[in-house]
Amino acid sequence: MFNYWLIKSEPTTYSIDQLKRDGFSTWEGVRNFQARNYMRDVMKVGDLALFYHSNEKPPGVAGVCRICKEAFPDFTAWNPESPYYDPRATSEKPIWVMVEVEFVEKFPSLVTLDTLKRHPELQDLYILRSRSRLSIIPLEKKHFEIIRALGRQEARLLHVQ
DNA sequence: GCCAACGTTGGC
DNA sequence: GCCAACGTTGGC
Repeated sequence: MFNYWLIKSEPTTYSIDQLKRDGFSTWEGVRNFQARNYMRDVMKVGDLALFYHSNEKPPGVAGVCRICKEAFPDFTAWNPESPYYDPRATSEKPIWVMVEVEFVEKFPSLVTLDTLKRHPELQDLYILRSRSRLSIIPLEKKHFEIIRALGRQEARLLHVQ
């Protein structure tokens, strides 16, 4: 039984296009306990995740990736040179974890936050709450599939709606 | 263990 | 660039 996720990244930091080029990538730098716990305790190899571009105009879901390696220590936390440095973390007590994701698909058109907000079946989602800050968000399968179906539509069809 | 202050996220 | 929301910290 797989889980479904939405994971956020600022495309200036790491985008779906970079993941497509790279094929797979570590997902480091998560510095929120709830998000860490989801990665550490729940995420499994094979889980699918929507790749959300935050802090972009417009923000939205850009594609899909798959978890290909389960949680392991986020070593960027104990590197003073890293923007994700956390002086409390050590190799003995890593505090933070990361996973690895692999590229699955890029949608022909971004599913914008605005589109999600307008969709009648997506009204209760955490990501639609104003300034929801969690960067790793569990989704129900049906919500994942609705959003993926929106993403797979041609851009021109979305504009007609 | 409460809660004010602070820092960050992220839509606008 | 603004600023509301909210997770986290730290004084008490």
